[in-house]
Amino acid sequence: MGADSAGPIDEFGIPIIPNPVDVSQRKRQAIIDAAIVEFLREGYSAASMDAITSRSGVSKATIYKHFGNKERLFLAVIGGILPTTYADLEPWNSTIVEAVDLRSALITLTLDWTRILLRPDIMSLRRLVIGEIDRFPQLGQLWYRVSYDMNNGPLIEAFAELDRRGVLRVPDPALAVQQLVAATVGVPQLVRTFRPEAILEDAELTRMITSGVDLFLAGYTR
Amino acid sequence: MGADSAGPIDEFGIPIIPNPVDVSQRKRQAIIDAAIVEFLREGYSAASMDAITSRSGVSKATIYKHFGNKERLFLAVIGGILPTTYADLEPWNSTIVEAVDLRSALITLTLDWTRILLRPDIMSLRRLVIGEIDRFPQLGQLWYRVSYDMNNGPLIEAFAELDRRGVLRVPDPALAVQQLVAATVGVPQLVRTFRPEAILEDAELTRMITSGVDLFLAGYTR
DNA sequence: GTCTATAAAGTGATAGAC
DNA sequence: GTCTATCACTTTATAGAC
Repeated sequence: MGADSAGPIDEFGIPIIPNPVDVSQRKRQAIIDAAIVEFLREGYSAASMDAITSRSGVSKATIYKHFGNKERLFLAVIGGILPTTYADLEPWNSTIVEAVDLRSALITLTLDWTRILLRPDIMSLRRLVIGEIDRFPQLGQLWYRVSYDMNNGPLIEAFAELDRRGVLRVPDPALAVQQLVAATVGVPQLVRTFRPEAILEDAELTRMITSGVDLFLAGYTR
Repeated sequence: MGADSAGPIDEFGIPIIPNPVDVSQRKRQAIIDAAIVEFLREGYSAASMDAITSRSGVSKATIYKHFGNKERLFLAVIGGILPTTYADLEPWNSTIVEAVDLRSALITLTLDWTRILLRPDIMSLRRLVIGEIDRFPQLGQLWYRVSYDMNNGPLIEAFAELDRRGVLRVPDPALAVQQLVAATVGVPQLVRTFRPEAILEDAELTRMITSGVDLFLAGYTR
């Protein structure tokens, strides 16, 4: 048997030698994908490098070459997934200031946030991060920064502008945003945090969010 | 050496034979105390029965005689500590209906709740429970029932009564209580959940809670 | 970079004596 | 009920060949 009898060949029978960088990157991604599944399912400690190994399809030594140890793998995986997750929430903020119907705009915004944040995969990720914060404080810092800089931040600016324009009376925009989020997203999120299987019909969710926005506007409308 | 040369003796030199039930109960408590420390520090999976054994001072076999296995020990320990923790929150609810100054009463109530729930040991317990909910759904159910029946429940009744008396206009008292808790306790609790070491001065905390109560009253005062 | 094989330590749980 | 000693297994991590 010739040396070219193994591995893929092209249409002329010439062996295709994969670009090592691509292969390495692909394996790295396979490791990350497998690690996410295992960490979310088992938690940090109970997730085994063996299970991640067999799920990813690469060898254990390769995982250690790429990530060093289990802690670093965990931080890389969770740290990488967080910004991606929260990026879905961002685009809506800018519409608040110019909205002709502020109430509708706030309801739409917070309802969209809620629908994303209540997704079972995001709730599981959130529970995982919270449960590991005493061991990995960096993740708490990161989550806080990501969620606040990417979401609360722009909204704070919007409320400050609405205050300047005389639409609302918001002496402390940062606190106001925290209260708005708490009174809307926070209500069903708290329920689902402790009861993942709790049934929340869409009409019920809409009622919760609408009521929260109305409460907010009752307090902050000039 | 006589048989009575070992063990404690009373003032007449007569050996004190400990009541086996007392000894057994005391060991059981020692196990629970040690398990709480280890579970809170390490999480469920990373906490080892060896560590609980050496911390408790009893043998491993005794732990297994008492609790069967690690899961049952965990559930017994956390399930036992939860109602105790929340019992501190209960007594204040009844004062709301009869309060001459409702605003002050609500501020006092929610500020007291907040001070208790932000305690580092309770925050750690909360993170532990949240992190294990996917594996131990019973704990989520229990936490929810304990916190809602013992705290929100009486407050719901109080708001329903205040609605009947014409003091407030509360069409959905259950939702109103969730919003009040979210807009007060929930705000600093969310910060501390992800940033355990975050500095929250007392003045800042009071301002947050006061603002949340004012927001609530702006929305629900008749 | 990637693999197989294995080391070294720790895991939950139990048998058997008292 | 309680102990000591131990089992059977899994864990993270690495050595050495390619």
